[in-house]
Amino acid sequence: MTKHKIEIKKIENIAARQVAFSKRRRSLFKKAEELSTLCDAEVALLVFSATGKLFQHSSSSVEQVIEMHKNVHSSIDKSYLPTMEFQMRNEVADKTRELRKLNGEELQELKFQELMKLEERLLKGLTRVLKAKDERMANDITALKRKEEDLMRENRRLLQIADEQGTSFKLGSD
Amino acid sequence: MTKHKIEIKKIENIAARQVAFSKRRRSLFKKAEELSTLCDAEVALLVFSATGKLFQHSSSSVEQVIEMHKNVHSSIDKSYLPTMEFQMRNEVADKTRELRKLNGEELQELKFQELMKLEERLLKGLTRVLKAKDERMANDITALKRKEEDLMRENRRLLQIADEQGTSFKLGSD
DNA sequence: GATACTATCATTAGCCT
DNA sequence: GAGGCTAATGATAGTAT
Repeated sequence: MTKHKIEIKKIENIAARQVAFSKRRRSLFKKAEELSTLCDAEVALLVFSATGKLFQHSSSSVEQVIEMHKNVHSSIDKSYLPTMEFQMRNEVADKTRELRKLNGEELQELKFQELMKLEERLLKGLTRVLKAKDERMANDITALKRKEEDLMRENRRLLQIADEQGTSFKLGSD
Repeated sequence: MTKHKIEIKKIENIAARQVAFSKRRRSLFKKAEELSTLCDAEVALLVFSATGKLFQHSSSSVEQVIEMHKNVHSSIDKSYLPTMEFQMRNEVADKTRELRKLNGEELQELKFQELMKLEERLLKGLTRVLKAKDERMANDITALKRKEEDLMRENRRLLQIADEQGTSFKLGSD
C-alpha cells in the first residue's frame, strides 16, 4: 500500500510477515477503537498470530466472553487452570472440534439457518458446562460445610457427655 | 482524516454518524481480512451498532466461539450464568471501565508501548481474577476436607476413650 | 519482535446524487 | 441507507536499527 502496492496474499518472507503483522495489527486495533468511539458502537476484535499468540481488544461489555474464547482456544498457559475447569474447557474444545468436523470444510457455505442451529448447539453445550462446573463446586462446598457442622455437633455432644460423667480427657485437636 | 481532521469522539450528528459507521465498518472488515490473509493470522471481529445490530467477520476456525459470543452478548438470557461467575465478569468489566477512565480520551494518542502496557495490564487483571476465583473455591474445598478429617479423627478418639472407660452412650449423627 | 523513516498508496470527511 | 467524488489525512512497504 505504499512504496509499492502489494498483492493481498500470504507474505512468504517470515521477517516481512512478522513486521507487517505487528504494524497492521496495531492499525487495526486503532481503527476498531475509532469506530467504537466515533459511532458509539461496541467492537470486539481478536487476532491470533500464526504462532498462536492472542491479541485482543474489545469494548467493555463484550470483554468477558472474549475472555472465555481466549481460554478455550489459545495455547496460552492453560496450566493455571484447576483440573475441573481444564477438563470442562477441553470438553468445550472437543465439542467444537466435533462440530467442525461434522461441518467439514463447508462451513462458509452453510445457510444462515444451519449456522443458527450450530450456534445454538454450541451455546447450549457451553452453558451446560459452565453451569455444571460452578454448581458442582458450590455443592461440594455446601456438603462439606454441612458435614463439618454435623461433626462439630457430635464432638460437642461427646464432650458434654464425658463431662457429665466426670470423665476428663485432653483434646487432641480443637 | 480528510477534508478536515476530526477529533476522535462520538459524532453527535446522527446522519453523519450513521454514514461514518457504514464506511468505517467496511474498511475495518477489509483491514481485518487483509491482516488475516497477509500474515496468516486468525481474526475475529464483531461490531455492534448503537442500535444493537451485529456485523461480524471471522476466520473459519474461530467462528463457533464468536457465535457463542453473539448469543451471550445480544441481551439473550444472561441468567444462566452462575452467580459467582456473573459477579466475576462484572468485576472484570468494572476494572476495564476504570482503566479506560484512567486513560481518558487520549487513548488514540498513546504511544504503542503504552498501549501494549495497557493491554498487558488488562490481560493480567483478567487472568488474576479467573485464577483467584478457581483457587479460592479449590482452597475452600481443601480446607473443608481437612477440617472434616480432623473432626472425624477427634470423634474417633473421643469414642475410643469413652469405650476404654466402659462408658457407653449413643451416637447422634454418624 | 518493536520502532523510525518516508515515499507512496489507502482511507475518509464533507458534500452530492 | 448506499455510493461517488475529492482534497486532505492516515497507513504502510521496504529498509535499517
